[in-house]
Amino acid sequence: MLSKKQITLADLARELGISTATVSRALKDYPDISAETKRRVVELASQMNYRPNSLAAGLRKRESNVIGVIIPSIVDHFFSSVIKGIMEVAYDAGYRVMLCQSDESYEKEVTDAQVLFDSRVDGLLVSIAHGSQDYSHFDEFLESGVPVVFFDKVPEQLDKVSKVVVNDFEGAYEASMHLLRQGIYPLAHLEGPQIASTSRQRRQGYLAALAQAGHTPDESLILTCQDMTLEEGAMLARRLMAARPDCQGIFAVTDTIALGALTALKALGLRSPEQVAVIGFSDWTISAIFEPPLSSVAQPGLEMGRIAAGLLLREIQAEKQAETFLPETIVLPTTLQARRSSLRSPRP
Amino acid sequence: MLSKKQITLADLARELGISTATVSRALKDYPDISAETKRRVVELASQMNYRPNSLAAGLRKRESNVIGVIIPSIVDHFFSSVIKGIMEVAYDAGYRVMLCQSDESYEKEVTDAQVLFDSRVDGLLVSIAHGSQDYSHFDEFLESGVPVVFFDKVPEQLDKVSKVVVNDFEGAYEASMHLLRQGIYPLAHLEGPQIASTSRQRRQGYLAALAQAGHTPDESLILTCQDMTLEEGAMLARRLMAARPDCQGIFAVTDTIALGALTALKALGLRSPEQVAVIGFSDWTISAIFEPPLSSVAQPGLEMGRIAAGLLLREIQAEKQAETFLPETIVLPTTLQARRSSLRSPRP
DNA sequence: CTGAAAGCGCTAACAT
DNA sequence: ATGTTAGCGCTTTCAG
Repeated sequence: MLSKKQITLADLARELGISTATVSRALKDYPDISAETKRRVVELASQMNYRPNSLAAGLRKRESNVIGVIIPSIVDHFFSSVIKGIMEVAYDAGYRVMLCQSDESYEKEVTDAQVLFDSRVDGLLVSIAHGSQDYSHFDEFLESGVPVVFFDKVPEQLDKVSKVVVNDFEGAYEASMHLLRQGIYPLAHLEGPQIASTSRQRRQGYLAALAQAGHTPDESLILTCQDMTLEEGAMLARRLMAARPDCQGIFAVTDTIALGALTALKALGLRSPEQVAVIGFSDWTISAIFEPPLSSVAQPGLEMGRIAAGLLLREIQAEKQAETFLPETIVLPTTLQARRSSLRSPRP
Repeated sequence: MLSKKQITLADLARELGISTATVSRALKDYPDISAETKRRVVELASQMNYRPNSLAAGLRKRESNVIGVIIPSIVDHFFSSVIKGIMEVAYDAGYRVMLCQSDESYEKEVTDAQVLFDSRVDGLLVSIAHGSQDYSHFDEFLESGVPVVFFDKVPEQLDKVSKVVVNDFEGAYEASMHLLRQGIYPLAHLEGPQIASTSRQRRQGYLAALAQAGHTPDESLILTCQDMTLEEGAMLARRLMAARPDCQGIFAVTDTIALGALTALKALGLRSPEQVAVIGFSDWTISAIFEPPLSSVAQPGLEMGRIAAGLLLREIQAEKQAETFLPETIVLPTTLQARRSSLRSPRP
């Protein structure tokens, strides 16, 4: 092993003929330590290239300064934005981030939670997997006072934890209304797997808009996605138009599905928005330059990450000061980006 | 603090009236421990919900079972694929992943390296930031025997470390040749910041293809991107066509730039590929359904992540067994996805 | 097959 | 202002 032994506090202490405690304090900029010793310590430390061992500090202080993140998927514009937001806030506050990808699998989510618990993370940020119905794998965190904040895909039943979500219902309602108001009907919905809270809320929003417009829901206008790929979007659009050639509009659960659908419509010789208007959810950068530019419900991913991380850090602080912290649910607004794919007439 | 005290080995030991050493061994499935004790320990552990403290184990064993990853950007299809690949391999091998985002900033990269070193990661995976010229912030890893593997954007000067890259030169050469062979000339290049190894290689590939086709490079055909956004791609395409209305083709450093350029060309009333053929680099899923479908050089992100992580884990093992490990450079092939945006005639 | 003891590197009482 | 002591929870000799 080439590994040079790491420099420790003891090494510095020996070299300077003082105690490790003093060295530790000098390095931490403690109040009552002489300016002179502080100087000598800091100087030697940088000269010997001393680097503190966070594992040791963590063990001793019973805190790791690490937060865990469990996310269904990382190759996804929205989720990666959230992660970016989380990391910005966490690093600024001196916390590191340990990332796990559940891949939409309940089992993986359970072992991820375990692994992160074993790593003694100071807090946990989770967006749950499609398949997760049971949340007992987060119990040990809550029982041992490790704050957990859920974001985006959250367990709606749990009410003793904080959550950060976007207003999926409202966004879906607005999107559907936007189409219905233009007289676009029959209006279909390509929905996501209904186990996900987000997909469920979006479906509800769609149904509420229909009701508001005086239409009764029609199951032949609601098709369900499984893997949420472009291909699936295209496939469902083809199936939809075969079954319901009279369909005039589609509200898709994500931009991926919407873009896949648009492509299929184009291939079928159907023009959007003239024959079938389409709107998605998430607002990828790319959607705006598609042909036709895709309308979409924008959700603030970066902000969600920042807010969720901020909330978690506050809860960690509260826990440290033995303060109580009431779980809160923060609902972020979505914004409708109406572009050509959903606009039959010049903008109302 | 609500935090229930965590169960420790000592708790189990006391409960069973045996020593912590035995408990530790039983849990780790050591050879010489009686089946009976093993059973009792395992049973009590699961009953009391014992969870090992990896911090403590790490401190003692002088290994954290964590690998650090520093990446310029996470909201990026290619990079997030790489991360996914890394995580798959790491978690399967029992390693956790601590992620840092340098945001293309040298300073952030330096502090990230420091933070990860302090966390005593067992190995480091890095794709360097645009601005990084100096690599001494990785010295402490190498000096203390912590393996470092660079991927994608690598320090070309360093030769004592392993690297995993795609064949940027070859990919760019193929892409350019593909256009030149169709008689597409003048051929422009929207290049990336030349500090990045990838951007440099792509430029070289473009230049080599020009030379091969008997053309002399022309600086008015090479425009440089800074922030690599859609808008920048569009802006540069406009500037290019204003300066060189005779330009017949564009090889863009990434799909973002290519798509931005395509959009601008469309707005200028220029048809692709008929008037200006375009090809990108990275092959996003979305590129294939763009109008026109964008040709691109596909690079295997997921595989790069898997390979880089695998290599790093092997080096970590080697280091543990005090074996020597020769740094290697793995070059992954790219594949040209020729679609309509670059095909003037039916496929040659 | 099991236990005792030492110690990984750091910090926090408690002294002085 | 600094030192002494005592762990944090775990693994690993070394004994038996």
